[in-house]
Amino acid sequence: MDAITIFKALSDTNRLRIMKMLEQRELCVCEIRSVLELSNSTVSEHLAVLKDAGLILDRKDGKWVNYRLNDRCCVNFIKAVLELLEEHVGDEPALKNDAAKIKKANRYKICCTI
Amino acid sequence: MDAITIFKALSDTNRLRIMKMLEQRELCVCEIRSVLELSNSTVSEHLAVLKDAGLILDRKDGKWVNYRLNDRCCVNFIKAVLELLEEHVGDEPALKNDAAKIKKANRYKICCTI
DNA sequence: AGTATATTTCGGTATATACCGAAATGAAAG
DNA sequence: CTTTCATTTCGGTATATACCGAAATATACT
Repeated sequence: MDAITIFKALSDTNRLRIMKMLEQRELCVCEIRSVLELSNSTVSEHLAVLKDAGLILDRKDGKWVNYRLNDRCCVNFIKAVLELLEEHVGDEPALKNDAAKIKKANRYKICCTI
Repeated sequence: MDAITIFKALSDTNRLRIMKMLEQRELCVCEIRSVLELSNSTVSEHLAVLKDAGLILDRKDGKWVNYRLNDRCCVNFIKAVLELLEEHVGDEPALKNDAAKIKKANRYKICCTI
């Protein structure tokens, strides 16, 4: 059941944080790592789960891989999900902090520091 | 994060099947067990997960406990979820079969046969 | 009170997955 | 061609959870 894959993908705090960050703009693995404070491999694995579920897309750009929300797939559903999260942003400081951090994130400073 | 609880609750095949069945009507544990072919304790645990997430409600009726969808909570979100599932009913024979079985289910015949 | 039935809770097991560091891969630059 | 750096894949571990049967709980009936 495809829906299962989607819900499983969304049923992890770090992956939801990634979805919210990607709402702002396209991001590379390192930028996300710098916010979540997880290892690169773990972030990469989370991104693979979201991608398998069809929730995000990737695009190569030199040595970087940029990830972005997949706006075409299940549009209404994804919107509903993001709205639901929006309702909880107030309750969940992590989501607010992530948004602030990612605004300032500069991949040229962040990367090379694994 | 509350949304996590909701997604976790929905990220299991049997719990999604329960949600679709409850779309038809209120059901007791035994009726659901008869369709899913799991033990009563497992079904009860699944229902507890859905209830904790605020997705369903329960109501005592004599020795039975009737479960139903919680229409009030996160209305748009739940609608989006059920629509998403509806799109997959065609692909997923289990959901069709469940719907047929639950239409015929009679708790007076089903129960007492644990 | 005692029996029957529906449900929940508990203890135990087996599988899934989140995480890490190390190794492998792929692209760009020297 | 070699080095550098971002990312992915792999092996291993620790925690979460889906499942069951048995015991406990709750309600109805005799």
